[in-house]
Amino acid sequence: MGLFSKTCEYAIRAVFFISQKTSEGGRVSIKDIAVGIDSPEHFLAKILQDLSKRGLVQSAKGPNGGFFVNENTLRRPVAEIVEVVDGNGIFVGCALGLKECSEKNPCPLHNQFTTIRDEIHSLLRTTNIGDFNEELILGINSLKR
Amino acid sequence: MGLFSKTCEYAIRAVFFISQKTSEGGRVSIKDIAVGIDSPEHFLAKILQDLSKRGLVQSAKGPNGGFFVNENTLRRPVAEIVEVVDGNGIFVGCALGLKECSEKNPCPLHNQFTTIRDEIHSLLRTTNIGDFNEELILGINSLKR
DNA sequence: TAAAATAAAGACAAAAAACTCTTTTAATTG
DNA sequence: CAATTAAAAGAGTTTTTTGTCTTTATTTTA
Ligand code: FES
Ligand code: FES
Repeated sequence: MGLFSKTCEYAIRAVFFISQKTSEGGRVSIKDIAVGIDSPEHFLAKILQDLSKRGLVQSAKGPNGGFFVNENTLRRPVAEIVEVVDGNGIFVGCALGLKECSEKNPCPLHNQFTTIRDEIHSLLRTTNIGDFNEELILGINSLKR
Repeated sequence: MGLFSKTCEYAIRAVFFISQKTSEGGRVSIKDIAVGIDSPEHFLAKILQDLSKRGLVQSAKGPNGGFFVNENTLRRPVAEIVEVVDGNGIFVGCALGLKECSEKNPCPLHNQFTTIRDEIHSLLRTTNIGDFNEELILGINSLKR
């Protein structure tokens, strides 16, 4: 198991990819995204439909259509993608699967785990979608393989 | 999604429970464990069979049989349960699902994520199975609800 | 306005995870 | 040794996740 579902992994990688391509000045088709992030094309299409409905990415049909992001999206935290796709379970859930994580009824790992969980939350809230455009363009960071 | 699979959550809670009961001086049946950690009984039975094969828990059939742990298990890190059940993916895997996490081909979240991932690893390696027996007996920590 | 390009939508299919039920094996005890 | 207890084993089932395939709707452009 990863930290995120496969769907969420694809979603984050796709949004990063679209963000990069937008910053380079263009729209990008589902096919190109799928190749660019090494994901199943039609599965990715579904994911992007959701993200599009939520306004996290923009899309246009027809020739020269494709996906892109607006300025607003670039300044949104990565946590928003996670919340849309996986919900907020990883930010508030109990490490050992108790119905709810609370100080009143803490599992054995509660104290140490909540510290780490909050770091994850903090990382994803302070990191914005557009933050990696340069590194991606320069090839310092990768979205496939 | 949680950090661990449901199977792994049950496994950890069950081992903690057995550890507590052993330290209180007794064996405990699958049924009692299932009630004690609020898990499906037969599903838990499968999990305990695995843990038993791996030597993480001990078992005895027949009247007054049940599960218990030995001294060695009490000093084993919680990470061992996780490795047996979920593998080492959460300790070495890429946050965004790249085939492998590496410095050579890092995903955008690599630097910040590996820090957190290492903290999780460290937490689970330095925390031993028997560490919570007292808190569990005193009712400070909980394994159900 | 016809053809081409592209996202949206919907219906399936496969695989994995989570869970249930039944039978068998082993140990104990009266 | 018969009855009882309890884990081990095995054969399903259900649900969720992941992935595929086909059709439809929209937009552009020649
Ligand atoms: S109760 Fe388990 S992490 Fe808080
Ligand atoms: S490459 Fe993604 S976390 Fe290291």
